[in-house]
Amino acid sequence: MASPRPRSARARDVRWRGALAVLDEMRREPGVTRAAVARRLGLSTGSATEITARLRDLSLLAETPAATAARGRPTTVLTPHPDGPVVIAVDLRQEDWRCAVAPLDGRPEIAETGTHRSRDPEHVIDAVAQGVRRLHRRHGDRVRAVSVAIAATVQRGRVVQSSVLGWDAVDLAALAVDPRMPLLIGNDATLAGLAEARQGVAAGAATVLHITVEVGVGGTLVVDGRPVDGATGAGGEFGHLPFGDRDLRCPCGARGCWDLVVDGRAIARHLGDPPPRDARTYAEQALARAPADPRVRAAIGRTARGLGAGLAGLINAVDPAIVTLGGLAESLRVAAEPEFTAALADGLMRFRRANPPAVVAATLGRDGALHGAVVTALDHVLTEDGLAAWAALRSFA
Amino acid sequence: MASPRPRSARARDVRWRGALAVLDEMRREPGVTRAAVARRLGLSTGSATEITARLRDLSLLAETPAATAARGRPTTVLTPHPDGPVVIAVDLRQEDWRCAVAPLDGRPEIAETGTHRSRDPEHVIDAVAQGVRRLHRRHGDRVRAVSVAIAATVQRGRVVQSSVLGWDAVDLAALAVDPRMPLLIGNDATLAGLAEARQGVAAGAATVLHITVEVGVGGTLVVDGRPVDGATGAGGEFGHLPFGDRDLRCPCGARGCWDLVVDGRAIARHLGDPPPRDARTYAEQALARAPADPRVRAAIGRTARGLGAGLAGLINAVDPAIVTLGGLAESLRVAAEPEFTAALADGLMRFRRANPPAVVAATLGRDGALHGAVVTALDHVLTEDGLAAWAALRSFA
DNA sequence: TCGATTAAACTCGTGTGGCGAGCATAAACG
DNA sequence: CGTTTATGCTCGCCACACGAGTTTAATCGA
Repeated sequence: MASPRPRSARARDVRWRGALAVLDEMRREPGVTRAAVARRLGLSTGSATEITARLRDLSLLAETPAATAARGRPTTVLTPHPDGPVVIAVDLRQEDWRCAVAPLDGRPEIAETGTHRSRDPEHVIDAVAQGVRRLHRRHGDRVRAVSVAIAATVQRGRVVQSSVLGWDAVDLAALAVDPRMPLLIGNDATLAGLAEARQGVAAGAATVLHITVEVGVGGTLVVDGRPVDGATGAGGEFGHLPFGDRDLRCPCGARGCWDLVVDGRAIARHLGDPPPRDARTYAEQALARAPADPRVRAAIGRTARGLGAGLAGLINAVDPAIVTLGGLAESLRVAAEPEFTAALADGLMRFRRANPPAVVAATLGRDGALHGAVVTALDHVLTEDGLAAWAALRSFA
Repeated sequence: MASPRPRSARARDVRWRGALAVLDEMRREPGVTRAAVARRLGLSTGSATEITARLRDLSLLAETPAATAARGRPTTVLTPHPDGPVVIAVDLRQEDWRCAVAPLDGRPEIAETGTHRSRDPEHVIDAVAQGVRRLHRRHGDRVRAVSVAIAATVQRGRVVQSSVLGWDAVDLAALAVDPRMPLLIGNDATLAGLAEARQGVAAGAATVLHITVEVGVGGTLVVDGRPVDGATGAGGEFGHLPFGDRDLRCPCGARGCWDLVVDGRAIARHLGDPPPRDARTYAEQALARAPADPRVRAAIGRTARGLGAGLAGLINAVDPAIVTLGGLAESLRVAAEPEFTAALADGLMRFRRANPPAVVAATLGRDGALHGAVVTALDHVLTEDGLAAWAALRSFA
């Protein structure tokens, strides 16, 4: 591969360039004015007129008069067209699931939810599929992609394993309402990181490291707005870097995994408790007890140190501009700031200490994965092919 | 950032698209025929005619009749134009330096070399700068970029530190023959990995992990042909992931670094020797003695295990399609294959074991860094702006 | 209240680059 | 030496952005 990404020379690739750039701006900053978009993209007013007109005709965008602030002819605000394309995003979590619909501005509206009565894959998938189908019926052809965030290891678009759900390999193909419609499956932590990098605290940074702790560590490295998720899509399994105790065998099959020293299991070990059934809840309870109980506080401190030390190593290796912490990772840092910070500093290479990356709390919280699912879905829709398909559909109607 | 990479809508961005695609093909596969390029890019023969004519007029490419194999009108092979643009690549190593010139097919021809008489930065830079200047005089305006591969940590285009050269922060700006010409500085292991991913064994793979051991570990992750080198360009410091012994303090300032358990220093420790002055040479000597001396063989085995275990963790985290090993990393694997393989397998997550990435020897050897320097330099030249600058230059002449 | 000012939108002629159909050409085959 | 085959060339066409000139819709100020 000579060039970073293959360049295609066909004119077809150029057909939607301007239109995509405009839609991307609308997506990045819902509520932008048309004039601002044109300025930012360096478009002449003529091109702006032409492009917006085309997009309006295709029901891809609507213009509403902008509140006039200064003198001059008022401009318009670009918004998704009321009959424009939408995507369905699903967040499939340990105890429940949520289905949302999002238009091109990427703002999901949660429309269907449910709590797992049984964790049996068939039951869960069936319930979710019904929700997806209801949304599909409601929005018809407007639905352009279905994207699923799931608390599981995902490889080549398939669930390989999920400890929190208790699943082995599971096929989610039943969630596809239509075989021709893209069905995108992604790991929840990866998608949450993607969302932070695109729209959350880390928006604008080119290299973002997201780390989250629930049971074990999850996360992703996002470079130029795309998660670095490897050859099979199963990258970001930072929890299985051997930062931990070589003598501990991890359920994943490896040994010394970081996973084992940063979550509820680590806290339990430090406290001499047996391995907790639900490490997440155990950790939360310990965090609650910590202020009152010095023994628990110490165990939390030790765990935070494990988190900080591993994070320092990752920063050394990956050199992010910013690190976002989600879930228990942020809670641990807050609960044991001195230990965390000391371990982090101690683990950084000397030349990095003068100017380390900011380490901040993720802002999207429990909604991160859902937002990330919307992001990947829209990335599929807002392509030359995606728009061409939409345009073809429209012209038949 | 809504879209993975900002899309610009300006027509200027389109002006060189086809031309760049053709030049990229020539670069990727020197000796391609024009017909093959057109087929691969989906260009009509009309476009191919137009584009090659334009490129020929601009001295960017030459056509020579291809050896006719089958029936049909014979086509031509595309080669760099004899008066076309070139780049200067420098490989600055521990004991010597080399300067090469490469045309657009990316094949460097080594033209100037020297051995450090003193490692004093000023002396070294002065000698290299003279070499670069001589090449610049020889090729004049044809030189479009200077790219330096150096055995040092590089941040924001500056050398931060080099243990093998014994340098602290050093400014290489003196190597710029002209302030307007791009001067690109890169870490040698990163560039070697880039070269492997583009032209070496790993060519074609979208996610490549390159690991090399000299003194400590170097390497890089290359995704879609671009090294993932972080916010400041100092990514790829895998040697400072805390895979090692927490009690060992690394010269880098951190502790437990992988560096310390995979190179000559580790072998010496296992053998009870004092820390070697030149860990690289020490390791080579140990590797030579290993077949005859079981104690040395065991120390090497232990070191190979450290390498395999860490590599497994990285594979878990990064999910490469292929891993390339350079320098002592490959030597260690060959010398202690069973230990290496066992540690690697033991460290992989279970679901990865069925289908682990190939782990292969890097093929470019000591020339990897030089090739990588050429690659980055050409990446700068073969852009819209680069070609536009060249065209402007030509039209004045 | 109404002209001046201002910022933005619209119109339209221009240019670039690729498409594709039809024709021309240079080799190998039989 | 015609046929076959793959390729190159010509030329009219089209999509899309540009940019200069014009129009429009608001605020400001006398």
